[in-house]
Amino acid sequence: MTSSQKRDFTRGAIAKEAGVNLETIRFYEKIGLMPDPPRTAAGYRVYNKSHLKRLKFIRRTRELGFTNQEVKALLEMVDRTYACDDVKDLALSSIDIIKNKVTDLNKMQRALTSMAAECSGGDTPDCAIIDRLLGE
Amino acid sequence: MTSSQKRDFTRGAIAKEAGVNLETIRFYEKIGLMPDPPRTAAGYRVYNKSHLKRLKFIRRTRELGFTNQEVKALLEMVDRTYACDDVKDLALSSIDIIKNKVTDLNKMQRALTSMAAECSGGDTPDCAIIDRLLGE
DNA sequence: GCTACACCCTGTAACAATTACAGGCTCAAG
DNA sequence: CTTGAGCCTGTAATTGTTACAGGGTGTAGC
Repeated sequence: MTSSQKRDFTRGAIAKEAGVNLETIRFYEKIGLMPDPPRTAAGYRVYNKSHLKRLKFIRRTRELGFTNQEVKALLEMVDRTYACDDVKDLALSSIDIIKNKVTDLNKMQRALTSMAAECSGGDTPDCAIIDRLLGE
Repeated sequence: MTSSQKRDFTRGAIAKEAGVNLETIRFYEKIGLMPDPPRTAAGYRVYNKSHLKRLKFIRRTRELGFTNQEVKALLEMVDRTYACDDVKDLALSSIDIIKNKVTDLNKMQRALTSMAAECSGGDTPDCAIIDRLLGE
């Protein structure tokens, strides 16, 4: 029961756990999305659970269509690089972007649901699909 | 009142209208996301409203974090390249991906909303932000 | 101690997606 | 009939990610 029960990760382990490619981590380190982690005497990177959370956040945020610059801005908010007023501005404008994304995703989901239903009989669907996928 | 009231676009016009870069259209043509459009005698590309819808769809779907390959698959569904069973499979698996994206976006929105609220007084927020942005 | 194998290190190249640029043609306005 | 904006092409540069080559490390089994 050592007090330093930090549950550390190697680069390979954290990559697997977070669901990102091994090399991507090194790239994120280079562009400043991930911090330079501590190293072992031999030079091996050592990560902890907080690194893991950050990495998962980056991966999922990227999958939502945010650019690395946008992810960086969000993380700087987390890292308290910004003044509070700037945090508020970024938060509010991000919310607008998010709402639009959710709207589009809901449209797609409805369209895909009805398409799947129409296909259920093995029948050929005949609908104006693009209109329904994201609407007019 | 000509019957060929098609409201055509040049490449520059459709790019502006769809909100994509001028050059991106040529790239989408090359990789097969956009069709080779008809040309004028001088070789100028001529687009119509249906091209515009397709281009907007691509842009918005990309912004939702789908790759070009995924967009292509969705468009092939639209273009009826697939058999009905395959359409159904792709539709259903896409729905799963969409649901996850919406879940994550909702988490982000809630977190950002409370952050903005906490910042309202010009006060410094002190919260475990990353946990709240996408949750555990 | 050695040997083997998996995993880490670095730098660099390749790939995907997008954008920029150079050199030339076209179209319309004046 | 010239001048500028906008189109054409091919190619290079950017960004984001992944792959690879050449070498060091760590440990399990002999």
